[in-house]
Amino acid sequence: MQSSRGGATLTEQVVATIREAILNGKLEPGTLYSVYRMADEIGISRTPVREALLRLADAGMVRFERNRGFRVLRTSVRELQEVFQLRLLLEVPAAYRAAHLADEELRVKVRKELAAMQSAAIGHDENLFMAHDRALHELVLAASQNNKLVNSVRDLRFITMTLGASTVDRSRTLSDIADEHRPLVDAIENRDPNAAATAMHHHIVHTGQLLLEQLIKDGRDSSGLDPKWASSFTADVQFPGSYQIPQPLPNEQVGDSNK
Amino acid sequence: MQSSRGGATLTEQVVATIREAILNGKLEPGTLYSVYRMADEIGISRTPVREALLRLADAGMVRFERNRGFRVLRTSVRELQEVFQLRLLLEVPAAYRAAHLADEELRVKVRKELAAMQSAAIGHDENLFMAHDRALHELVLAASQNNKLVNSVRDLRFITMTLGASTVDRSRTLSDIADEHRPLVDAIENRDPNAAATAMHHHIVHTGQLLLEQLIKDGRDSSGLDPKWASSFTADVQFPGSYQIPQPLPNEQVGDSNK
DNA sequence: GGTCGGCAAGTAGCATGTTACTCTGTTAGA
DNA sequence: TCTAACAGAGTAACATGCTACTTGCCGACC
Repeated sequence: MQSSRGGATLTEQVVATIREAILNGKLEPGTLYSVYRMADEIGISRTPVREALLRLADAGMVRFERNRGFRVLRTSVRELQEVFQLRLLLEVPAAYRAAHLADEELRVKVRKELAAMQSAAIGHDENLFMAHDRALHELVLAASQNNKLVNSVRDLRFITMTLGASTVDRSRTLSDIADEHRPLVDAIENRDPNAAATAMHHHIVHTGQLLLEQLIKDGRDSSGLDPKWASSFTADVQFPGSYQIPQPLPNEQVGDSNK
Repeated sequence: MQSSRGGATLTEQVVATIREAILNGKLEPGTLYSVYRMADEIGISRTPVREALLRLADAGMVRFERNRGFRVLRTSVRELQEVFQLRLLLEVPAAYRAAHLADEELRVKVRKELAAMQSAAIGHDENLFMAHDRALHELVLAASQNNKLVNSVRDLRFITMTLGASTVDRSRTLSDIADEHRPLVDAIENRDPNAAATAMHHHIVHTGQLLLEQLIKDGRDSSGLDPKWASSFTADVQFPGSYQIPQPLPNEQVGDSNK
């Protein structure tokens, strides 16, 4: 079963294939796989498979074990916390800048993606929903005019999605998640950078908090988890002339997960 | 001339070898090289060389051209601007957190690195100086307790260093640069997060501004350069409850480079 | 029963072979 | 002189061969 993307190199196609396999659980974390067998299954030689896996290893998705095979890495609570901390540091300013620079084209596109998300939510098409969710976030990132930022966050969001697949989040319906993006889209429509940054902040903190709680409930080791992960990189107390974050709203539940 | 690191795989050694070759200018941007010849020169087979280059290609350091060879990429003004924007987004909060969490061990180490930088500056040993500069920044990043952040910034700093080698910066002596780190070290000593964040911010903005100006003076295409790159991801006007940056000091020259 | 040894299978890492392509220079044809 | 076909060298991408290592199994010995 060979992915039929014609344009790029075989290696790149394999990267995409393996990413998908990880996302939908066909490759499970912890199990030992081998380049030999994987190349056989795909029906190509070992080289492009190995090169694809090396790239994923570089991104922290898999690990090679000499003379034994490779494993898909199980994302730890600690790692996920780091991912969301980084996403806060990168995506919130990106949202700010996107709203600041927003032209009519961006506003139209963003509106369309949100609408597509909502209709996918109604149709309960999770894959389609995820695709539009991803597209919306990429639009905002791209609008920040910083390509390196876009690429960095892409990897981080992939890790998030990997866990979203395994830990089914039953606390939110797809419609809930779509609604959660509305303040962000509204802020971009209104070209209100502060509102966009705040909306993105709330969105990431909320998503991260739910995922972390879910992971811990599933019995994942939570040592090294900082209940204040979302604010630990910025001031708890506001101070003039330096980095600040939106203070958590009173009703925003944070860190009451590990009783 | 083979690097004699025994522990890791050949590929990893080659990555380090090529990185150094790029840093010290043995591999120059723009020139077309080939995996064949490079493998011959190092005295090993093509595979580990190719794998090493693929990793560097992933990090944006080189680019393969099918059936033609590979080039070391010339960092554009635009890219460098993006790098410094990202470094601001990541390293400033990291400095904040490092100062917040600083224990006696960190304070001692940081002090020692600064002293080593200064003595290397007096001895005009540029390589040694760079090594300690790098070590100091890594200490601060590591103290932020976020490994993914450390790794992200490592790549960004490497790009910066690549340009430091080609565009000789005569506006600052090594001692000047060392002195520029003193406020940061002091802030960590005093466990003053705000001061640490501010010091790191000034340091990165200053370094970035000088490098960008140097590049433009050297005739590099400056289209797409935003004179306000350092603040464009955050509010120009302070607002409560959202992201803010230290406002530029009155004497901080910003954006007067392209007349 | 329990321990040791060695044998076979399986692997990553590295080396080498193959293919289809790009580019350069040269020569045949106008 | 100019153009175009063509041959040859050189290459990345992909396929395959080789080696040293790890592991599990099985049978011999205590």
